[in-house]
Amino acid sequence: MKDRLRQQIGSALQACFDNNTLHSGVVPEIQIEVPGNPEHGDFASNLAMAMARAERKAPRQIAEALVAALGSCDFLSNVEVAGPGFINFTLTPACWYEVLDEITDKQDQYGLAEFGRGRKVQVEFVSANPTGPLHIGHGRGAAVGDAVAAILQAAGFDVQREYYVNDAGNQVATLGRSIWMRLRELNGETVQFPEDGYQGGYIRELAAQLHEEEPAAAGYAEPEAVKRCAAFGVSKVLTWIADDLEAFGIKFDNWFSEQSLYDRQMVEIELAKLAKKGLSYEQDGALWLRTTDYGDDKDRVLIKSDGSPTYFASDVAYHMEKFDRGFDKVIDVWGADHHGYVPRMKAVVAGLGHPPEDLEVLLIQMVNLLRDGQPYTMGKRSGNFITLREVVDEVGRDACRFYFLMRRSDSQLDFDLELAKRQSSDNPVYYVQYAHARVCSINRNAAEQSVPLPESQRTDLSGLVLAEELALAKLLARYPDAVAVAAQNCEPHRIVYYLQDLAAQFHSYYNRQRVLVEDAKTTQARLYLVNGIRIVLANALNLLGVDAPERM
RNA sequence: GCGCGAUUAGCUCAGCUGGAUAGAGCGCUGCCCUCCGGAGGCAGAGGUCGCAGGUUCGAAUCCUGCAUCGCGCGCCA
Repeated sequence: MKDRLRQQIGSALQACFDNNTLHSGVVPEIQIEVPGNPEHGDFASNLAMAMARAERKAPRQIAEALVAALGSCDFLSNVEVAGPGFINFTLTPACWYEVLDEITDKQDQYGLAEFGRGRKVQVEFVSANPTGPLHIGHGRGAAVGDAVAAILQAAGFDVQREYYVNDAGNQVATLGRSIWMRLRELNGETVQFPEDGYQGGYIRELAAQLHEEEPAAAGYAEPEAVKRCAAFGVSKVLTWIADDLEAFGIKFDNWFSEQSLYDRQMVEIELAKLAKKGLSYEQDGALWLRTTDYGDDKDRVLIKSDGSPTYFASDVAYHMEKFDRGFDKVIDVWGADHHGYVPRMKAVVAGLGHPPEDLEVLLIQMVNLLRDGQPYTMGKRSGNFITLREVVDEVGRDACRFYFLMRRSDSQLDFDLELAKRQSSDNPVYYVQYAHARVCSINRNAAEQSVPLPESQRTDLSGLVLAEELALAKLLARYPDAVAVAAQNCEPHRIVYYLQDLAAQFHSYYNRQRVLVEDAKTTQARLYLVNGIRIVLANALNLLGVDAPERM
């Protein structure tokens, strides 16, 4: 619709140049926006104001000339110059009826875009260390990562979801030591629990399981015992994590092991490439990466003077390999407390010769859990944090995912558990899902009354004359834009806002007008409209990983 | 100290990348159930967009400075 209008304006502009009403010959980008105020029409363009300088003419004068050149046009019902020089366009109702046909024809394909076609993107998210259960913060990262992936898919990208498993390095050894200590306690020993050990109650669970499955384990000598405990712990914890994520509706295409990088000598190989490019150097017995060449405030150590690699080294190798795997764009979802690491990773990407935008890092801010407005912090399992599982079990998957996506991911989020469970309009999830269920309910009623559901292209929509009906159709027409903007910015919350807007307008309409009325033509047209709403609600909810229930 | 991010209604937050009279939800006030699901709806009050400059036809949005808050600044992971 917008494109049609843009073309029309473009040719009007050309006509003005041709007949010399305008002289500059400068063709600016034609911007078309949807005005906030409906009195300003369906679309507005600031073209005349943007051209004022080059033309050395008053914007309104330019606008008048453009409007004159536009002539009459079958899909425009009104064109006027307004305000400082805006051109406002009002489309005929038939244009909006077409949108309903499009939705009905495309069904779950409505809203998909093409601009990502042919591009491979990887979204890496959660990637929590396999040393304990997922907590609520990981949950937000999971919901955001999965939604971003879904939105990018909807925009045409070829998307892979990946989990990076930090199964090498110190924290795994710490897990092993922690389990071993608890294991020895089970055998009646009194032990000094390490200061940096993991305190959570789940360590005792792991020890007890190991004790049962492998009673001999407690008798192993120190290095083997810790190694055995660590391996056992990692594999069990990864199972928990996978189960929790599955219960949350998230499936990864790939689980990528950090250890596998070392096993395949990839860290050495990739670091050698950097050295060859002159991006690293030795100093004080350590190997450094020149990240300052690309905007970092300090060079970073890759290999410590004792010969062991830093965590950064494997991260560098990992990201180098991501690009080797052919991704055009790589997205990392991190906790916001890691924001200081963004410049150095971007530096790596830049050093490899990619534009820094090829790596996008989404920072996820903290979640403040509340219960009836009061801070809620007690975790049953871990002692000091709330697990994702606890929250999903309490409020349900849908509410949990929806809440995690309600705010921009880089701003903090208040999550009230009681509100999330409430079955009323205070609760945005229910409010939106209920709108969908309501349309389904109308359909059921229609079926009971033997009213047929309207068919695509064959429905006479001239019964849709109310301003609120056209407004709803216009909102439906804007859904593909909402998806595109959400994809361009990796911002799932835009979909949430869209949904709330659509649900609100639908509820308002429903409350004022009956769909199933005496007049068959009106009934058919209204059924067509509300089913368009149903389809878009379902499509949008699907992007967020939230169900669109037929009954509640 | 340096860097990053924030600052919009009483509270929690949007604001389509510079447009017209700055929006939503919650809370507050007052209404609406002979109605396809009231698990809903309508109306109202509420603002110096942190402060001060600048850029231009036009700024919550871009630039500079300041204030307040948060976070990050290991040969840790």
